Amino acid sequence: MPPLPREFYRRDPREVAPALLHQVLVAGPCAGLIVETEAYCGSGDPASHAFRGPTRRNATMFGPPGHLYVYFSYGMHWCANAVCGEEGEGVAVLLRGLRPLAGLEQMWARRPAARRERDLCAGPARLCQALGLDRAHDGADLVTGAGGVTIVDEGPGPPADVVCTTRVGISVAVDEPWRWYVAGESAVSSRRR
DNA sequence: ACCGGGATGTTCT
DNA sequence: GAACATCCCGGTG
Repeated sequence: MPPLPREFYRRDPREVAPALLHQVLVAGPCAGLIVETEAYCGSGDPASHAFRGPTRRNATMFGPPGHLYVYFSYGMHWCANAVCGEEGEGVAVLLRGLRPLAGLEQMWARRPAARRERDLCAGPARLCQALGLDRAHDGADLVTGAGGVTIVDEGPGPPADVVCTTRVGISVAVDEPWRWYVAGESAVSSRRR
């Protein structure tokens, strides 16, 4: 089970985000098929945490590509990104939705509020809850597996039908079409009509 | 199904 | 002191 190589991440997040669809995120016994992503484009993107430059919180974003940037949001949630581009750019892809593949029992135990299987990892904070990702995983190396999280090229191949649309939950740069998801997937966080 | 509000704490103005 | 890359629950139709 080969992890995606460093070079996979070393490019524009708007290329990486759709390319991550149907790759497999692995954390311990848990794994999920990536079905929804968003690109955050650093200093050129007012919606990005990196827009105003490096801080203690976003330090991982400005590090080398292929690492996991995990941040704390709304006082109670964790969200995870794959750092992209070149070191110092501050660009990343937010992981927004997974189709649960393995470790389902763990996921159910960590997400008692979920009602159906498709709710386990549908949403950026939900998937972190289900896989047990938090501050301890910030900076984890997705390529070497150091830190306990990887993304492996073990999915069913590129999705047949990918939708590109605007991002969710932001108040600036709302018109940029930098969100991608697999058409027909139920684990997409914000189903829109 | 759809909407509104509360929880909760870090970060930056 | 406000904003925030969210989620959950309880209301209503």
